Amino acid sequence: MPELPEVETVARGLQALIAGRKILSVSLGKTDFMDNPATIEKELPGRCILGVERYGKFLLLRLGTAPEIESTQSAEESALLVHLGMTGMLLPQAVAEPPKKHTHAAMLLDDGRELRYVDARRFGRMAYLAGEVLQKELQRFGLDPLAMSVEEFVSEIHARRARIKALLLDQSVIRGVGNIYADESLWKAKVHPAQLGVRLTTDELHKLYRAIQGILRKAIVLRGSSISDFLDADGIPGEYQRHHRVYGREGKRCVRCGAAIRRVIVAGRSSYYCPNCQKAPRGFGVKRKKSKARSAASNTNSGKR
DNA sequence: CTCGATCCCTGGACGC
DNA sequence: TGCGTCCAGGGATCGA
Repeated sequence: MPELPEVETVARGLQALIAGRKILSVSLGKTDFMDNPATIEKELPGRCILGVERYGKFLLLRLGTAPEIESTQSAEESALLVHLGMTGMLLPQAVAEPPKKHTHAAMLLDDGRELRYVDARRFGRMAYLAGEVLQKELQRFGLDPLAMSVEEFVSEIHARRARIKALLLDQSVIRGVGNIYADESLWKAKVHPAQLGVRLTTDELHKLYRAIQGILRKAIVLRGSSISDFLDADGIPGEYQRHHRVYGREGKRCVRCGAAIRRVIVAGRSSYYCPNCQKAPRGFGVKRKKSKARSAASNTNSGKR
């Protein structure tokens, strides 16, 4: 599941592998995850890939008209935005190599390779954007977690009344953090996912800030987490999943205190946390609006909840 | 503003 | 071996 470290890994790989290449032609498969497939088919051929950047969880393929330097100011800025969703992969492959199943876009490059977008679930997104439309789209997103200052982070979180987990996942607040790194960061900072952002102390937020940056940086060094089928641009899985402390570890021991890791739904997402290290806010765990009739029935197996 | 619910989609895990 | 069912989850959207 590509989040910031995975997308950063892919961006770096692609930068090394395809920057400077020219797109000769494009062929598309299923297009229901693309904003504007006809525009993609029309605009990409003949364009040069100036560079590949990460923007939040997006890959940004900067496009130019000339193979060398952007010269005329008349050429407006343009880019292909690619979101990998859950299962997306962007792989430069030899044309002779048989395409993987679920290959939905193939861009023929001027060195004889094809840049292929593969995405089984099509939870990703692809869009060709230019000029003001591109700027507007990028402005929708919040702070870059690796570039933000601690003051920016604190004021952003303190301004919101939502739960901290929801805020970390909200791309308009912070761009790039997803479910895995949110949970890992909250555990490291000893903050409960259901805690309200506005209720967190400055000290807690400083800890959380450091946790987010430390974990993301380490995950980037380890080329991200490969949970299901994430592969980077070189087709290599990441290593960070071996360092997960809470994510996917329901029922296992907290490596810090030995308590059993729990899973609850916060902000509509599975949230893994240590009930001992991460103290729940007042009122958490109070049943919302169910009658007591089902407490016996739901108490079936041991670790599950 | 914030919430939960719903939908999108397919593969993998699991039960029988 | 092969069903059926559930679940994963980022993000858009809608109603409360």
